[in-house]
Amino acid sequence: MTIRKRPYHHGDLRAALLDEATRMIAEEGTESVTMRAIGRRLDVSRSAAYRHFPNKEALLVAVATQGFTRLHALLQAIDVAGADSDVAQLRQMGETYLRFAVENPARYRLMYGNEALKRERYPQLQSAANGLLEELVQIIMSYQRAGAIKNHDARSLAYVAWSAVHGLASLVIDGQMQAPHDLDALTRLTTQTLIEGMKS
Amino acid sequence: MTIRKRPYHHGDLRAALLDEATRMIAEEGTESVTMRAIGRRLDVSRSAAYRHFPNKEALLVAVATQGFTRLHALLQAIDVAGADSDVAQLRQMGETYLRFAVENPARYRLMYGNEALKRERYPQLQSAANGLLEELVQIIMSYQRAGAIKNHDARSLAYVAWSAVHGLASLVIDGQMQAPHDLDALTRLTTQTLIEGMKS
DNA sequence: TGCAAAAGTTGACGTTGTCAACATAGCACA
DNA sequence: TGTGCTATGTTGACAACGTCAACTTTTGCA
Repeated sequence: MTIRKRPYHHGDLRAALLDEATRMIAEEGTESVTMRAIGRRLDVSRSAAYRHFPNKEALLVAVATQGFTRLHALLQAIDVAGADSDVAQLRQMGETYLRFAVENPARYRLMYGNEALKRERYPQLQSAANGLLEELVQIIMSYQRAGAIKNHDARSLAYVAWSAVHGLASLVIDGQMQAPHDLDALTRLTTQTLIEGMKS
Repeated sequence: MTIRKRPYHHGDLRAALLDEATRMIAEEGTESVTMRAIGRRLDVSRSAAYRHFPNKEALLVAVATQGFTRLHALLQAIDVAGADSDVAQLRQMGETYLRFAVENPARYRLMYGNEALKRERYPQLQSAANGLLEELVQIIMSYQRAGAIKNHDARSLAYVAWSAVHGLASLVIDGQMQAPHDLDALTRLTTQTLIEGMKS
């Protein structure tokens, strides 16, 4: 007749771990994520997580991978909805991308910024990130067909565009901007500069 | 009559710590840097470093700061030497920047990519990074005077340019490029796109 | 019904960052 | 020349961490 607050088995610990890790990263930064702390917060033992992830790095990589997937979904939503004007879509993608980074700085930093080798060791992460790139390549190509962008290798142009937006995101969340510079204006300037530069 | 391999006092441990940390970062990545390991390599006790840096973070920040200073110096050297053609200088800056990042990936990642707050807590790091930006702002302004770049707020344009180059550097050292894409070509494409986009 | 596999717990180990207490060296000043 | 202050380096200790091995509890299926 003992009342169990919590059953021995959690139900879906794997998902809970991902959620909690994501929350901790958002609230206290990636450094605060500890296998033991995460266990405490989920009222689970310190090594329970090892039944679902081989080690801490794998858990963090999973959070990063999920981040790429979410960001990709956000960008795809635009693709469908806002086929409005010629350049509006690219501009909107830039804004969405930036907003994601600013709203999830620590997670964004986790998505990039980690040891280069990691990509090779975690194919899921690699492919989630690549999904983003392919999306962009497709859009560049459609602009090229429409004659809005010069006929250069689409993948290279995609890298250039991605670089610009990613770089801006990094500088912003790194606090590299002096005053609280108007982010929206800067985003517009960046996308506009890109579009202009890719025309000729 | 005991022969002392090493005097009790090191002489310039602070500089040696910086050097050794930089070396370890280059050779084995930032994660390999350990107060204890660094002590071992310098044949010094594990907590000797605490006489020169309040903690490990401060030591790493010092390495990052030195990185900004070095990169800044590299860019300034161009400023003086290659006042050759109109756009050649900007192009060359981009190439130099990229080369630095590719040759010092772990250190470059350390320079950016860390907790946003850090900048606020380490004014030296902040100002070293700002030095880089100011350099770029000056160059943009000189191009504006020469009529090669549109008359928009120079600081904003500098952010855009910096973003693009920094973003490219990040993607490259993160292994985000698929095949061993021709980095030089991509660098040229990036700088050219920027210059074109900033004209009108 | 029984039993193997999945999921969770506990104990233990080595490593880490860091502090306090101590040891030594160098330097300024009598 | 000696004397003591301060900078510098060492050692012992501690708590937190990641992770493994051995154990326990459930669950699901033959």
